[in-house]
Amino acid sequence: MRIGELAERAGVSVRSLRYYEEQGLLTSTRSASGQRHYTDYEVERVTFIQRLYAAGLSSRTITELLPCVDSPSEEHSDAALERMGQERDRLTAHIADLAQTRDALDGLMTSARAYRDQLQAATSP
Amino acid sequence: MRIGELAERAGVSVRSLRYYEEQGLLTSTRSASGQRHYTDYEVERVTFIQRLYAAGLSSRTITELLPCVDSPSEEHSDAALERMGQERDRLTAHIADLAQTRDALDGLMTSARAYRDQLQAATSP
DNA sequence: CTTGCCTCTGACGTCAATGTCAGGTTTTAG
DNA sequence: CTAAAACCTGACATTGACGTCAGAGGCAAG
Repeated sequence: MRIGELAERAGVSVRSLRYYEEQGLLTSTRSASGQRHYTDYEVERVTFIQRLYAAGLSSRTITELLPCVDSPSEEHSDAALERMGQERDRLTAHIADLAQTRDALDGLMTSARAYRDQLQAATSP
Repeated sequence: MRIGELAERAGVSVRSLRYYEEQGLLTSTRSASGQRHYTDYEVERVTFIQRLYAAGLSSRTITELLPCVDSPSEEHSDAALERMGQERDRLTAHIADLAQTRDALDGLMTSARAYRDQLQAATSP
């Protein structure tokens, strides 16, 4: 498939796909005229890249980790493994932090709602 | 306290505090010479602002929600309540997404580690 | 008084992922 | 064949939360 179709199927912009290639996150075969061509496999790959981006990883970090994703059965450096561990731990901490923030929001909403309902009960008897 | 102390106690840069004020997230009393002064209360406030930033809220959104934080006992617009609900839901979804990503990383690490150990067992009998 | 540190305003720099535009080539549909 | 749509490269623009620097003033200690 060409770049437009991949973009639509993966739900990203064409521009982003070219950027990913520029960053070494994505490769493409080129037709004689120079157009990029992709296989179905790339759809998953792009969505996984997006997932890592959403998790706060940088292009550089993703570049370091993607080889492990491509061929999890080959030998990879312990450094890469350690890096994945670091990111996993960072994610865990971040998730806990977000959950705490969400709970804080919940608390605020609950008290605000209670106050509003109390007001309403007092003014419309 | 002055801005430097607040920055240190809240763990942010002086620059950030001035930026928060510029965005309407933080207020300060000014001495005759124009220096900003803060109370202990501002420490909590700044850390909470940081928390919201970390949760992906923008300055604009935080500006809309902070009045509810300041005085949860007063009446606030239903719009603000709805906004908080939206952000809460967005956070919930984001947390789930991150957890999924973390699990994916875990899976990759596990298989990579297993492969490595298998290799090692084969080469050092 | 002066030395050193803190603060002020204002403005420009940064970074990363993308948007956007220009000018040209390729592919597809009719 | 021709027009529309998709693609190419290359470059500049954008956004948000800051960093950083310049030039000037404030404030406690020796």
